[in-house]
Amino acid sequence: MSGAIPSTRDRIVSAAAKLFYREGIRAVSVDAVAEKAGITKRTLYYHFESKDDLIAAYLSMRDNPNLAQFQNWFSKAEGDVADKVQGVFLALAQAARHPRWKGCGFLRTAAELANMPGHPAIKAGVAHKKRVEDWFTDVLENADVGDQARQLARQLILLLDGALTVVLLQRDPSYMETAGQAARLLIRMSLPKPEDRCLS
Amino acid sequence: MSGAIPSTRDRIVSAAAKLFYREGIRAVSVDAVAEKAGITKRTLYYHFESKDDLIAAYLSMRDNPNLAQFQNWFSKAEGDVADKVQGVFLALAQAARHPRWKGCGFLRTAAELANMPGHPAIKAGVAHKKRVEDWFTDVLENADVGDQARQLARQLILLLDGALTVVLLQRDPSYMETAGQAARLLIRMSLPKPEDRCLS
DNA sequence: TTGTGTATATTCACTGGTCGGTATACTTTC
DNA sequence: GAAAGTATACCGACCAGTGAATATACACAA
Repeated sequence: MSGAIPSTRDRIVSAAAKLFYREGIRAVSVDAVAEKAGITKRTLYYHFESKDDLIAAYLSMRDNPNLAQFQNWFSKAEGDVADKVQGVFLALAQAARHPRWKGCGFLRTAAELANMPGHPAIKAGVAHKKRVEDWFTDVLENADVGDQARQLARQLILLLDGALTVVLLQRDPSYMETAGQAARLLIRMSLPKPEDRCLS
Repeated sequence: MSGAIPSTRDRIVSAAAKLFYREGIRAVSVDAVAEKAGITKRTLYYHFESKDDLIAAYLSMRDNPNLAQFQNWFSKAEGDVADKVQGVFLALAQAARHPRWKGCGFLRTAAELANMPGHPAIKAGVAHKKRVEDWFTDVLENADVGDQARQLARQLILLLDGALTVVLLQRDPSYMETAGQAARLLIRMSLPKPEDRCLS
């Protein structure tokens, strides 16, 4: 699948993605990206105006795959909407156990570029998180949570980004599971009760 | 209060704190810190082994004040424990509206140094967050949440760090208030019901 | 088919400046 | 005089970004 040999530009972005995600934005030099992509720095600057431009391209490229991963985890989980959202957190907990996992590239970049609120990379991060929140909202609206869908989706985003951040710092993926339980509880509270179903 | 002219070392750490928090760790050079502290770089290296050492000192210095701020906000809020925890989030929402607010220095440093798990600055961050979580646990244990105190405290940490992160990215402090509502709900669910008190 | 013009893509070599860290010597304080 | 603290000047490595020349590809005319 996905034939077509990657363009030079794509190879640059994908080399940048690996290095930026692994080591951080400012820790990676343009020279390092060029070398990893197997081209010269001058060629990189032919395809991108600046390092900032490259950073933005790196995050924009992660938008769709990241969201699709969440949707995939959701669709594969069993149960009602609360269980399925919890399933996303559980899958994330597994992902976080991979030794090369380093949290969320969008959030880490926002942290590193906190001093540049208008930076295109940060705008890409905002757009991505909004798409995830909108997707959560859709999912919840289709599940009878009344008019709470948007507010609930915001709570899920808070738990999700909180978990990504906490686990990155503490290196304890069990926080991801705690977040999943909290998410399920909050959703269940807004769900119409099928008879006597209570907690747990 | 707090008389005693600050030592050279203190002035260095406090200059570093301002710059590191404002612009990020890697974006700030040792030269910049030395200049801000009004000393030469050689003097800085007399007091600190390395830049990494200085970073760790910056975060260690923030541990107590940060926790004390949370405790202060909590103690000033009215109502039961759920309301008071919510008060912390509301106060934080106000703080986040300050133009120079840049999120949580511990989390931002963890994001920037994600590739160095053993870094002393990250250890300082883990220790700080553990102290906050332990304090939450104490507060909840004193409030009859049964054996849920630790788990609830972890959920509060997730919401707190989530809010700090989301608001840093999105620049929308209302997420802090959403987190506060979620926190209050989660606590209320574990609280013994005083007769008929419901939500809201 | 061959030659040529043009836009795209790439390379090598380089710039001015900054980085973390240091060698050495001077000054202050006890 | 000894120890602690500070200053000047410097190091080699690396940084983001650039100038000028070159290579490749394809369009179109002879």
